Amino acid sequence: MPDELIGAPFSVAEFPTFYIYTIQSGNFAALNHALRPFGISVMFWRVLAVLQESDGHNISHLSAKLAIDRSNLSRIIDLMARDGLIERRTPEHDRRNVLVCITQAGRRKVDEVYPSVLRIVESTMDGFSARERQTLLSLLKRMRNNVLQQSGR
Amino acid sequence: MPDELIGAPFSVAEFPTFYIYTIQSGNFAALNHALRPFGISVMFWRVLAVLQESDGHNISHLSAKLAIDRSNLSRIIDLMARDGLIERRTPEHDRRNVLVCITQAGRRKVDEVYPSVLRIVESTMDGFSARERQTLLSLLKRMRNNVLQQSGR
DNA sequence: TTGAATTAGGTGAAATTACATCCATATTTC
DNA sequence: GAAATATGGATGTAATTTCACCTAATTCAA
Repeated sequence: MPDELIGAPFSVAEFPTFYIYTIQSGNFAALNHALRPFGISVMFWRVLAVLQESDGHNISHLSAKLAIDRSNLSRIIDLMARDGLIERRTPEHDRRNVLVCITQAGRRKVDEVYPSVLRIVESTMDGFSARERQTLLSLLKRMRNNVLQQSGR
Repeated sequence: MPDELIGAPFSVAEFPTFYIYTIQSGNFAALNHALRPFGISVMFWRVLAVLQESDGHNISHLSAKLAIDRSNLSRIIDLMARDGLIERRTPEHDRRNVLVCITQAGRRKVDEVYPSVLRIVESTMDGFSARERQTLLSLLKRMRNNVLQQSGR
């Protein structure tokens, strides 16, 4: 047995990253399904949630924060602006920039969907004690840092 | 503050599911990038890895195991068959069924890519003690079960 | 045994994503 | 201050994903 295989997971299904994939894929679908009646997608929700908390970010910053490709975010912002959830504003001092700002309708949408989103997100940790929850979050944070290393971002 | 918000994460970025999203998205990209020189995608790799371990599953079973839509898997299997990595076989006793079987070329491909895949997967847990690793896996397993509940699969 | 229901795989079409490239504006360098 | 470079956002396009639906084979039930 080659050295690199010693201690390796027995099968793909045991890879930590495969758990991550499965959880992400199922949860994303559940969230999208729950948000459909409200007329928004998971990505809409995430953009709104960020802006709700601190408004007026540019596309690049949002795209880094939300881990979406800039070009795709740009199109998502188009759709959200069309729906009146956000507005694009170009600051005078740098006319390349676009500040994305949440509208009143956008804030109302956040309030409207928050309970559903929270229920789904929290249900992923059903049966976890406060301590286990804390442990998981801190391990995930370290895992994420490792991943950002590997993709060099 | 409404009851459901008490103890809620402060911001989207603190949602456990957002960590999961970020990790998945970065790791998937890193894996795909690493596999590109070998001419296969992450999904190709996962199908091969499952078959390498236990050959001859049908599309539905594979699709459940790998959390891919049946229709997409069907198309992936097309491409993999075209590349000679797997073969479709129809068993006599149920001619609706298609057994997906790994070829010798497929097995060689697994051997070829395994070290690279393993390096990337393991690097997501850099700095973890054996115990932390174990803890994370067991918490992720519970999280996945919760997610499967929520999507009713 | 035959008509209805179920199961397996596949297709089509719209939406989403990745990735290369472009355009306009700003910044740097000489 | 003009030319080269960098930055922010948008666009084009091919690949992938989702989701509804189709066809064939099998099973079930009257």
